[in-house]
Amino acid sequence: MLSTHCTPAQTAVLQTLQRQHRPLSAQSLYTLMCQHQRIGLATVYRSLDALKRLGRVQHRATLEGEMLYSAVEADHHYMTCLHCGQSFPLDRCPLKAIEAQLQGSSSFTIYYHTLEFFGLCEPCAIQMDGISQSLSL
Amino acid sequence: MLSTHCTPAQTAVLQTLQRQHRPLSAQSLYTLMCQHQRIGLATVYRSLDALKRLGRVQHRATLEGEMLYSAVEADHHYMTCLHCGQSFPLDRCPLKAIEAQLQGSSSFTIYYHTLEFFGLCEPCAIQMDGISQSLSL
DNA sequence: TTCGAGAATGATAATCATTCTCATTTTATG
DNA sequence: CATAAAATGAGAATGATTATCATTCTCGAA
Ligand SMILES: [Mn+2]
Ligand SMILES: [Mn+2]
Ligand SMILES: [Zn+2]
Ligand SMILES: [Zn+2]
Repeated sequence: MLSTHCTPAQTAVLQTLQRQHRPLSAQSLYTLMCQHQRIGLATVYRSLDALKRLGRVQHRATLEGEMLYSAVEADHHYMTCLHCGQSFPLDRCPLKAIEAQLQGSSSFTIYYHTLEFFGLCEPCAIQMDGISQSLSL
Repeated sequence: MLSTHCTPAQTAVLQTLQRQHRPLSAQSLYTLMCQHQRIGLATVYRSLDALKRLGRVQHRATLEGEMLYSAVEADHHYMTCLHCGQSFPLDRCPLKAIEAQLQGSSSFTIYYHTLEFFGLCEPCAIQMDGISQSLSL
């Protein structure tokens, strides 16, 4: 437990995550990995937790409260629509400079960050506009 | 449902949230509100959901996967330690400029954002340092 | 090489935040 | 007042996550 190297399961989970282009839930990760190797659901959760505390894996929560995991190398962020739930990726991470600055001015060691914008996508904004107009006729 | 004004329950939930200095979970909010008024747990969840979609309430997830809610006026962010779980508040929101810029360059309407840094607080960093040293003796 | 302690694992049960159901109450409106 | 729609609360159902526990693996000491 105090060892500094990864267990076989942790390595497998990390490698699987690194192959993905999108964040995955623990459940999907489990389903995916089961197709290629023998692994238990609990081990997937345990590995994700360990990797998270090692700073190798980052997480974000969906609107439904499910956790999505991704390798820290994939520093991606999204704008998520509160109406339809769709997530739209940002071009690039806008926090590089800010994180560096924070590192300098505080004794906290930053491994990674989560950043997400919430609001309305264009179609949903138009749709809701139409609804409120039809109400005020 | 399509009405643009808040229901009594939504108003009560929002006012209670606005009085808090820290984000609250739906459960704590329910416990707190029960002391002063009659309200159901489901209504608390429904109100939070509605307020979220109205852009009046924002949310973030704890490491344990519980959602915390706060009024959008309270634009606060934290650095959370992956070892002890403690959250340390940031002095100010470093995203004002970035959010304005994003609003301009995209058709997405932003209501609010979540931002959180994860890593090790100083005590935990020292503690883990001590452990890894004692291991390599 | 063999042994034993501790770590890792997988199957399964338990937990618990959140959502769903539905009967009842409140609100809006003529 | 009468009626329909919306809101509400109590409790059941859901489902992601965590806890248990018996088994298997790791690895240093003898
Ligand atoms: Mn980033
Ligand atoms: Mn902010
Ligand atoms: Zn949308
Ligand atoms: Zn800490």
